[in-house]
Amino acid sequence: MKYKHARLSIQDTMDVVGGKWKLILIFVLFDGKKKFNELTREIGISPRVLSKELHELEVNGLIKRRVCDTKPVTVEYSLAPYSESLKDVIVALCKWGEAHRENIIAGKFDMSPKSKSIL
Amino acid sequence: MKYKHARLSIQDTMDVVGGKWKLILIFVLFDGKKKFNELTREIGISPRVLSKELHELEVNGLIKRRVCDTKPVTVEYSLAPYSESLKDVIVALCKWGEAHRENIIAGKFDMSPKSKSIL
DNA sequence: ACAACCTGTTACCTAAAGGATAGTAATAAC
DNA sequence: GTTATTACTATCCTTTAGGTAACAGGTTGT
Repeated sequence: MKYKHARLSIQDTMDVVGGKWKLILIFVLFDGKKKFNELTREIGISPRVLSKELHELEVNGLIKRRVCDTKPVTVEYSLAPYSESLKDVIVALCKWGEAHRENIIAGKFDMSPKSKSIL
Repeated sequence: MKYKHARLSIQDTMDVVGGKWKLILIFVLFDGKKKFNELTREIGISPRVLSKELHELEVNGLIKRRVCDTKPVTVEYSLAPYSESLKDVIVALCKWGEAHRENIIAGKFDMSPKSKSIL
């Protein structure tokens, strides 16, 4: 079992950025800092889940949380420098999803997979 | 919302290869074809789940299933050519997980994330 | 006083993912 | 006839992810 180490690396990555929202959040934050409510509205995530995801991303050093003393208080979430390291991952996933979608449209499958990005 | 399309691509990819096992299976199959029981033993997955994951991967054109007429019957699972397209994704995830692990070991985090690949 | 707005939290619930265990069907070996 | 091997299915169960809804705490505006 010589490649066990690589397998664990994949699993580690999935532990940190897996799930429905984490990569999406990071991707959206590449566009610039956002407030809590902007995020809920922009990606359609419930506040409960958003709060949890943001906290986990913060623990893993991927985003920064800054409380602004506006009235009422707002909180800015932005990418920590460490998120730069995820660019390759995000680009790879993004490219593949796009290519996959085109393959589906072109009818290159015997069976019938589904794609969210086909309207 | 100019980048919505890219977001959907990411979600599509996660739909196809997300979850606990799919990428691991593909990664392991890069090593060559394997039989059902070899896979259960090698990665420690229950037969029920393995069967489901393999079928889903097959539907998405990522692996091939070949029944050999040995006695007793054996079934060979191997990568379909389409899996080649996932190499970038796997490499990116693998690299990041490894780098992340090193960052944790080096103590570059305020809080304390965990890593499977640290013994 | 009252509503409106922001960032959350809390409690509750459902659905899906995944795991444990046993069993089936075919064949062959002992 | 019993046991073993292979590739599964079937059944049951636990855990986790994620969603809904309500509300708290603070502040500003009416």
